[in-house]
Amino acid sequence: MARKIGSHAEITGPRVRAAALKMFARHGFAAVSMRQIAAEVGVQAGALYLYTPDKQSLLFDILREHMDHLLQTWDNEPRPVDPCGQLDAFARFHVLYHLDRPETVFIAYMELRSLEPTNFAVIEALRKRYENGLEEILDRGVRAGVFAVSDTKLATMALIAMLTGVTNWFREGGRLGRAEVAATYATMALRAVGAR
Amino acid sequence: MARKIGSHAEITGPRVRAAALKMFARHGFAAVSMRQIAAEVGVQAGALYLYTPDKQSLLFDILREHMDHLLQTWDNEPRPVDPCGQLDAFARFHVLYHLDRPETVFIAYMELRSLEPTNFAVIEALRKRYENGLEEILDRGVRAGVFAVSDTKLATMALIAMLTGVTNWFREGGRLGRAEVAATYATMALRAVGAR
DNA sequence: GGTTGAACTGAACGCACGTTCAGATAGCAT
DNA sequence: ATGCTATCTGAACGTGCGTTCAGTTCAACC
Repeated sequence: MARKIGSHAEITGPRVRAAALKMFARHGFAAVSMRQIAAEVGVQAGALYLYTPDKQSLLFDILREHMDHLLQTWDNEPRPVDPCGQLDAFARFHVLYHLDRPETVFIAYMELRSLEPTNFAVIEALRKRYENGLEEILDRGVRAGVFAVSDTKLATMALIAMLTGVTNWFREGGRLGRAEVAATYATMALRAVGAR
Repeated sequence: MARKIGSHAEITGPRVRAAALKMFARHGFAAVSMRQIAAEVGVQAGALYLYTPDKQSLLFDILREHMDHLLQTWDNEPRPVDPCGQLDAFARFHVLYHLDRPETVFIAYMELRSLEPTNFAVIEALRKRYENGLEEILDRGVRAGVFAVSDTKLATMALIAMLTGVTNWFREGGRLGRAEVAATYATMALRAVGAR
């Protein structure tokens, strides 16, 4: 046996990445084997190496594409002029974006330590860029006198952690809706920095 | 060769647990081998099994003892009467307690999925008990009219995530001190729930 | 000072890992 | 119909895994 009917690189390639994403999120990078990923795709382990040079690249590519897309999407988001509007927009964007791809987000926050140092540095830099976006909003708000924050770096980390945490508990079809949740988080974020 | 001079179970046992804690936190449960833990202790892999029935128990015992101690310490904490004081106390306690044992906390939030279902249920129940403590504070505050929170379950998860996130960035000897950080987080928590 | 038993070694068990590769197959171009 | 090549299989490589255990060593006790 070899090539299956209707199988093509354009189909199998994305399926490999999707399977890796799903299983890394569920069990963790180190706990998932190439054979398990291959089984999820419906292929033998050796075939994976037509689509990735190695297991590490599978993780790195997921994270890099995630961070690139996150940054690009946020950059394209309409930005209000006032700091309160900006923080509100950031909070809603962050929550909704993360609710849309819980698996990717989960990996991005859990498997950074599974990256080799070089790869880690790349992802860490992208994450820092994203966090800086929030920090600048807080800085402007403090300068404008509408936010009361003693340390914007601390506040940035606190807000990011709070907002990202939504993926830990939110379940589609539960008691609360997405928009409702995003709005509530935005309110808490604005209050947390003493917005007025 | 066999027994080393001055080596005893009372010494090696704790050292095994400490090494497991350290390495699980640094590399993740699945990525750490029994041989690596043994090397950290300065012993052969087989000797570990005098102190733990298996690798899974090593993780479970760390998490169970952590949760037990967390709950017990919080229960013994002096509790103010008013909701604002209670939330302030909870936030400070949570931050400082977590800053004291970053490795344990890291494992507790990262390696839950490495637990077998039975063990997971035990730890999850303990965590739920801890979160309920915060939720009750919020409930009382809402009933007393001093907190403005639309959903106390959501707010509980948001606050826990925000406070726990301190371990992601705080470094001893850095720009900010422990007490300062705890106080700032407490302020943000109180503001986030609209305390007045 | 001989005996005992706790503490530990070192080798081995079967298994799974990431990765490679020669060979087989199937769809496409001719 | 035939040949070509992208796609995939299946077996193999060396390595390391969690765990077991017979045997060794040393401290403590009589």
